[in-house]
Amino acid sequence: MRRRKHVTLEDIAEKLKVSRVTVSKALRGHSDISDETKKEVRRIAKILGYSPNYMARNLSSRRSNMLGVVVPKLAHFFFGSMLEAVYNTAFENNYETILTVSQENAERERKHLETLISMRVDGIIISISQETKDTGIFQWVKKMGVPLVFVDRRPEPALPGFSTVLIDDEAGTRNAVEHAIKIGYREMGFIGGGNPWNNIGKNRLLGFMNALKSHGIAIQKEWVVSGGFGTKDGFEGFMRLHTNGTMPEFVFAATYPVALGIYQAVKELGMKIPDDIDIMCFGDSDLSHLLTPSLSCVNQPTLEIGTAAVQTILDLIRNPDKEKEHHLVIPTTLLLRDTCSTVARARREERKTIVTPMGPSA
Amino acid sequence: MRRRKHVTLEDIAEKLKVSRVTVSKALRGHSDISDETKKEVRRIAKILGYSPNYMARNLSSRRSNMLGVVVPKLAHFFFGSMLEAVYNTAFENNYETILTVSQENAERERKHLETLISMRVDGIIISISQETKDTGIFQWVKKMGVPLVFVDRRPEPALPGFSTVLIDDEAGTRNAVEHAIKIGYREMGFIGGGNPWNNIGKNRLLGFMNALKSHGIAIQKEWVVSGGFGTKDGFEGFMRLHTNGTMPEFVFAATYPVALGIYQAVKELGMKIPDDIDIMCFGDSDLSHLLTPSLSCVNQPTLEIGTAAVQTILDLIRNPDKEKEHHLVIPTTLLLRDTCSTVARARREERKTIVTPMGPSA
DNA sequence: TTGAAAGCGCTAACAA
DNA sequence: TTGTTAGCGCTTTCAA
Repeated sequence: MRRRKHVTLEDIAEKLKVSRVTVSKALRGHSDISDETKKEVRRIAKILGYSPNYMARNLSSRRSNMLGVVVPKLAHFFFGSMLEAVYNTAFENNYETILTVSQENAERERKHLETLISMRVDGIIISISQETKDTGIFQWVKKMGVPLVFVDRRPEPALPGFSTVLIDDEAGTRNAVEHAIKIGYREMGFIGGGNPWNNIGKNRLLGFMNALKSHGIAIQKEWVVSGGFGTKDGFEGFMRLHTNGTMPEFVFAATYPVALGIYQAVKELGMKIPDDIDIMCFGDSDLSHLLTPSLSCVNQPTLEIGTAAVQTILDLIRNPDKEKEHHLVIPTTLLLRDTCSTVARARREERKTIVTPMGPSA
Repeated sequence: MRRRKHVTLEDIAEKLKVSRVTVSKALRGHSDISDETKKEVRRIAKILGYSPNYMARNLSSRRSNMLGVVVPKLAHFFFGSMLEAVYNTAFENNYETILTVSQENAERERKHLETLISMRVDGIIISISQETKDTGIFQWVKKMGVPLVFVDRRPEPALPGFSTVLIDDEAGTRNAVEHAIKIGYREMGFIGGGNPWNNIGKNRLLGFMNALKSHGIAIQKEWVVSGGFGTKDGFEGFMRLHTNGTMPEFVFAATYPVALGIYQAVKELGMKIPDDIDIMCFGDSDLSHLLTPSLSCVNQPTLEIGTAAVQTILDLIRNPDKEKEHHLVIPTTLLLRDTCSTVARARREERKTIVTPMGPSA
């Protein structure tokens, strides 16, 4: 057995009594070479079981046809779904995707970026971790001459010189909360997010506050629980809210996992959605509609985001001269299901008149 | 700005008036070099912003420290979760993970394998697509001298010469179905899977049939609906079952997505789980317990599988001489929740005596 | 402890 | 249309 001894261009060239260069060009379909030679070269390559060595090709051509991607989490609907679009779009454009996962850890994120640069990826798409504050690493990437696009999450405030593909977090949240106000809720809470050093943490909270402000509703500080973006954060956030004493009628969850955590907490506390607490969140999932009650949310078009991110980075790679920034803001839509519906609200009102002054969860 | 002009070993060497080799060794912590020189080299490297070129390193050293991974789907809990373990374990062992996604498409899977070989990954971990039948590509990978491990899904029958990390599909399914029998169900259906060219399709159905056989229950062919492993397959499978006429009391779903599709179909048909139809499935998810009713299932330890897969491939990479096959079979556990509980069964029985002969869905 | 020579497999620029 | 020359940036002998 021929172990770690791969067929090379040389082997094919020898067999055909031509030069390596001819073989190289023929294999890549270069117009220099006659169709006849191409055919012959391909035939022999196939027979010999030739597999081009991308490491050598990339080293020599000084480009890799690889896209580096950094995401905070993998086992989340939003990222899984977005990544599927990234992979597909990259594949269609003959790019390989190198995916790395920071696990919401800034240090790990930094290491991954260094690795991607060492792999000489042609461009980087990143959604930063929830704890990333230091932006020096991104400046370093820029200095290395590798274009980088922030998708969904970027540092706050915005880094000049970097392109972004973002979601309209403020408007999406505002619309959702205004809907809740419209159907009659006045005691409003917010869980997850709220960290000022990244856009989604800041802007989703901002949207929440703007909605309240424009309707003359006071913001109750004890009903705004800042924190991470995970299921655990949602669970703990709701528990904290509950321990605090008074509860709002409605909470907005900064992310879908946060909402899941809240569902869990509510279940554990023996409470009921939407009777005891109503809820909406930012981000959909393939099974929000199977939850009971089915979860209304701000829908982020995951496929569109992933596709746009790849298109943006490809444009940056192909036109390296223009120092132009691309800024795409993708609008969201409100997805209304069982939670936060007029029915839910009505039932709640009705119930309010029946229960004792001890409150529903007593 | 220094564009596409990276700092090289040469640059560091020049500055320090030593040779490239010394720098190379120093940077890698080779014992040849004095601590003093090492320190100096590292200092200058940092100042200059040196980033090692992995393409060059890999080409020269003839190993890449990269693991290739092929999975059928990304936005599924099982794969997302397993991959998180793969990434983590690889990372801890200083390996980079190159992930590709076949989208359950055999042709795409083949292309990805060719790409991974061209990238000269040191080893490959693969979970084959639901339509993969031709195993020639795996033999080719073997011939190229790259070790390959099948994880979760492999071709059926087993390919000699390849290592596997599998789940005990037959026993897992059998135990689950036997539980359903124990609590009183006799009219049993099966949806999804059943394709004889891959292990999970074959063995989950086998487990189902074995459970029925050992309890003297006849298999109703019209209640066994073969098909793919996706949500859509579950939905359509259940619809087909429903159109056929008579319905079983219980169905086993070959995968978690299939079960989701069934939940959806049941909802759309205005039926109730577990009153009209009870259900269990193979595979858990982070929100099975939040469904209503919460879904009982055969739990696959995703983290363990991902970790074991990486450990297996690393062993194969590090000990290339032994032609030994590794075969790991990971046991499952039964996760009992609301569906398929004695309570559910009792309620159903009770209901049966009330409803008219037209049946519950009439 | 250091370095010189050779080469990994390929491509780009330029000649022929 | 084909081939020659000269690297890409690094590591691996093996000699000093």
